Amino acid sequence: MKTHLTQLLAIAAKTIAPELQVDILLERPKSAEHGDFATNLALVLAKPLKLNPRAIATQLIAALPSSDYIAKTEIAGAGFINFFLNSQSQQKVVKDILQAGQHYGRNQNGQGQKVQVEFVSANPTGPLHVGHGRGAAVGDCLARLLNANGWDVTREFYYNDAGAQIDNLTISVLARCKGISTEHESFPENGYRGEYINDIAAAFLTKHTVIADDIEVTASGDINDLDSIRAFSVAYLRHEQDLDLKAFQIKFDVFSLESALYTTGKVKETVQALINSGHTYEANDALWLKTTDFGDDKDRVMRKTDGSYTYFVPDIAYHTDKWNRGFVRVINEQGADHHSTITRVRAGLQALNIGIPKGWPDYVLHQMVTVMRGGEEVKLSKRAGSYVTLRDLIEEVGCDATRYFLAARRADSQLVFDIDLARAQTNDNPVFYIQYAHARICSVLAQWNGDKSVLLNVDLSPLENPHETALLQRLSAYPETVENAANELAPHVIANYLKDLASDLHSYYNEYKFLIDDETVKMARLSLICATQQVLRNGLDLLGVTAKERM
RNA sequence: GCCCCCGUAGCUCAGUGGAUAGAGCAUCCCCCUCCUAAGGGGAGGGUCACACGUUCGAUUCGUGUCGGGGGCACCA
Repeated sequence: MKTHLTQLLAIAAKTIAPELQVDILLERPKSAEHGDFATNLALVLAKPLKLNPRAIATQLIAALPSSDYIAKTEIAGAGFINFFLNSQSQQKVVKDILQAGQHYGRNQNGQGQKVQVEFVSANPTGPLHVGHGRGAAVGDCLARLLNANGWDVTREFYYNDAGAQIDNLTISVLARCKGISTEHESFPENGYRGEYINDIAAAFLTKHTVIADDIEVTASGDINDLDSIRAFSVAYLRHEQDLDLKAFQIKFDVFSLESALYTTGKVKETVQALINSGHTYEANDALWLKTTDFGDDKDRVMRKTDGSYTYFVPDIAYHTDKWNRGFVRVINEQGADHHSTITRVRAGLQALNIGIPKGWPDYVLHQMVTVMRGGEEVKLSKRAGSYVTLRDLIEEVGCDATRYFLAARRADSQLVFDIDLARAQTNDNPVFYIQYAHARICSVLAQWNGDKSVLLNVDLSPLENPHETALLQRLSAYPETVENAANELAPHVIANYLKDLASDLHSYYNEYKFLIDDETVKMARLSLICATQQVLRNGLDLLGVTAKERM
């Protein structure tokens, strides 16, 4: 419909101003009295044509080819042209939705190309916390959104199983194996002090076997065997994270280990390739990358004087590997504290000069999450000792509410997670509000108890009251909402849309009855709410929130 | 000092180069003989942080100032 109108306007614009090249912008007006679509075309043309906008609008309308879909056009305000669709074309969306079912709103924009979404990527040093939860919710929704836009999506989790943090974990577990209390002075100064360290130590001493999604390790039980403690601790915590993620309904396709980049020689290869590129130099006994060649404000050390590499070198190797695996697009969903790596990784990839586009990969960085309960900030968790875990949240407020709240805000603004609100089983809570709309429809359809397939072929002409018109408009905006959310890499757009759709439905529900004697009107209304049910389901699915049949 | 994000109603947050800036909560009023009141309708509440600039038009774009948060190592 939108493309149809755009074409009509293009023809009209050409008639009036054959010389000019203009972008035609059609938008859905906020207020229903401004029609189904509106364009500012006349205002844009006003300057080059040196005419007043309303006069141009009049000419445009005169030059507009006739269309079966338009009921009327009008000029409003400074010179907007508002289009009002006839009711038949407004109602058509119901049939489109019922026909397409779960495919309604999906498109093929990605053309089946490979995209990787890397998210969570938490190092196995403790349970996932609420910040990881935000990354998990946003990352998984991004993956779902891209999939709905026709991309071939891989979900990837990258972690460091070797460096200093893991050494610290290992000696913390060792200390607990020896029965050293976390308060005791001989406990490692910067060691991990959460209760889970005890659990790992106990499991290690009893020679437990842990099976994580990507690894399996049996403990030796020997406290002199640091390698075994290390491997076991990593596997143990990876498994804990698997459980956290499972409770959050998230599944990864690929786990990548930083250590593998060294053992397979990819780090070495990358360093050599960078040296060959001519963008490196030696100074002060270190090897430097000239990231300033690619927009950084100063050059960065790659190889330290002690011979080891700085963290962004394996990062570049890792991203080279991603590129070589055929991902034309990569989206890294990370906490905002990773922001400083972006320039370096991109600079390194450019220096390699292997055809990687300039802005590759994409980054979606999320800001901090503050958890509130009873009007106060929550900082402590029994499980982890120092931060609120994802599992605590899921257990307290449920998976649906947690996912919704963490994905329903723009990633780049700080988020306050109000536990009391998320737990509230009332209209204060947007998750329940949306799910309730779906459940209400289910309930009506159940009481009707008819064959849903007949709804595909009913006469929709009775759908003419303002509530119905509003709902029809909202439903027809769903596909472009899905497209938009994917283009902006912004899952919260879907959350907002669903809230609006649920609101339209609730208003309608209160104003009119569906199961009425007038058979024609009844069937038309059932058709409409059935279509609404479908779109609520499709949208909730993008968020990974369940569409409940009953509440 | 430099870089990034944010600043919109009392609170939590949407939104947009255009038409009267929205939602929920909170406050006040109204609506179940009726498909789930976990709902609906209404009222009040705003200098869109501030200044300047670009524009026919700026809350939206640019620059600067102020405020909040985060990041700025041969840590990861």
